[in-house]
Amino acid sequence: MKNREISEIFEKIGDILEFKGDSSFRVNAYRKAARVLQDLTEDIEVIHQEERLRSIPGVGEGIAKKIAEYLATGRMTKYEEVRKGVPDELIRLLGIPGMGPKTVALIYRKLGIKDIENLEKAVKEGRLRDLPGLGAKKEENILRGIKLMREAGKRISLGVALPLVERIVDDLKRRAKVSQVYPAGSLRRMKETVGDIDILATGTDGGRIIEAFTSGPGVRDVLASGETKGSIIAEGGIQVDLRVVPQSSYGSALQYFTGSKAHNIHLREIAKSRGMKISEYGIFRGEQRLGGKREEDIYSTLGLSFIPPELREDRGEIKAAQEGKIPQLVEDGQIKGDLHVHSKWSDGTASIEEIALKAREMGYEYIAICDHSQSLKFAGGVSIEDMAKKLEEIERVNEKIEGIRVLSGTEVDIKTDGTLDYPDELLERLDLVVAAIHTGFKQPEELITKRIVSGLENPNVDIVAHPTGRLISSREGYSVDLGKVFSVAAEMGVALEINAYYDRLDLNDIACRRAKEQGVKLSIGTDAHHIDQLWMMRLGVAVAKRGWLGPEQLLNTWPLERLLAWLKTRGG
DNA sequence: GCCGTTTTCGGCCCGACTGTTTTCAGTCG
Repeated sequence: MKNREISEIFEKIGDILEFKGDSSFRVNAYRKAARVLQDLTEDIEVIHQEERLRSIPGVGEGIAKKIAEYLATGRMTKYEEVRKGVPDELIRLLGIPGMGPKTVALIYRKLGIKDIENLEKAVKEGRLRDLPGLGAKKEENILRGIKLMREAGKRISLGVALPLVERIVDDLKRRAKVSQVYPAGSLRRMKETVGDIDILATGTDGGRIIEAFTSGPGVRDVLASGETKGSIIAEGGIQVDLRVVPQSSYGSALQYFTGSKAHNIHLREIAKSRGMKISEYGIFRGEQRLGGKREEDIYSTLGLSFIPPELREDRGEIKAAQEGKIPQLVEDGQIKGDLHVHSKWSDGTASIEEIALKAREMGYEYIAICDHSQSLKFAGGVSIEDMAKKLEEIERVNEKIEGIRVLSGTEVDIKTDGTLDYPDELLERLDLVVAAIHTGFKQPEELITKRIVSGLENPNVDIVAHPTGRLISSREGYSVDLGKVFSVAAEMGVALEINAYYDRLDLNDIACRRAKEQGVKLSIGTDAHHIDQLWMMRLGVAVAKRGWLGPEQLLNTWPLERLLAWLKTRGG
């Protein structure tokens, strides 16, 4: 898939044109195309072959031609033209918070500065303050911006951000006079990573609330502090923004600050075309306020059905809401079990009994113990002899503990040659077989895909785990042809996993939606190695929702009997 | 550069904060 490559080129064209002072509308057009391409569930080459490029929103005659040129030749004339005479490092200066295209252009033109090192030097020598529109304060800000960019810049995983924001919200409730405090932004949309944290509060004295916020514990730096808005850098380098609005605007403010930006722009366009206006203070026709107390007001006034936060990415949800076709999404409470958990038998820390008790406490009907297979020595892979003992233990636990069914399973390794790490006779004895790749990540796409396909084709395999192998904090996934994997999975009736472990979240939202479109079943597993990681099911459910999945496509919303019946129709 | 239940041309989301400004431009989300 060349979707991402092309998306990145359009993004860069947008940056360069902005720097050059080109029309902001043209800049936005490129950026919109970049984003839409990034979000596409289909392969751009297929779309091109079928002459459907123009049907992509944001792709018109010009952009379509450029995509076609790139797919045919591997080059884009427009990109090569615009970047002439614009050093790459100059464009990188735009990444410094507080440095926009105007400032970058100014210092380049007047002082010849085109990289961070020289910019820092010039600031320290006080050479910027004499330029028109700049002063000593601005120099100070730029220096801070450089520092920020160097140390931060990284998005953090949702699983890390959630506990952090809960602490901040609790602190605000204790220390400030607020009526309501609620996280908004990408966190509320449950995006897999968040770049900053947005919090919304209601109260009468905005200034005091902001002051309490900016002077709270764990504040490393204050970026802005006004009557309704404050921005801080929290410990760990993540930016947290707080907005305070009156109670009467709570709904519209929550809608506005939840985003995404693209979703909101689209809504505002619709509002405008109907003579209305949306802001964080409500939805208006002229001076008349039509709504805003409740978030639903915004959508209903525009004639849309309510759109859950997880879908607000401008990936077709607005059109779906216009047509009343927003799907029923899976909910946390519908999850009846976890289908991927490790125990002491491999590299987990809990006993099967401890896991079973915790699962029952969480209200599950079943939980599958899926330890690593024999070859994975570094992960305590279970030998064939130990597997027999483990099965006996599971039986004992099932007899002893009421109200929860422990399923015997394995996370069997798909070896580099595509064969499985246990003989079929053993796999047949298990309730559930999860197969996955753990080695040979550097193999070429064709080989990796072939390995996964041979896993899918083994009649004993029920689920293929973490299909792309990516780690959010540290590793891109291996190269795999997901289209091929989806079609074989659909054909063989094998489920693919949404791995809910906070650093994996694999498959991701877009891939989930594509899998659903191709008729693939999915399954959420936490891959927990401790019982205090079982809560991450929530993260997996979030990915599923963002992938437009309902309970029907997810194995682990099924009651035990239905799941067992399905497993029975398969091998094993 | 895109797009059309106001338009094939003339629009293109809206508001807050900051710093350098005597009324606003730049930046951000």
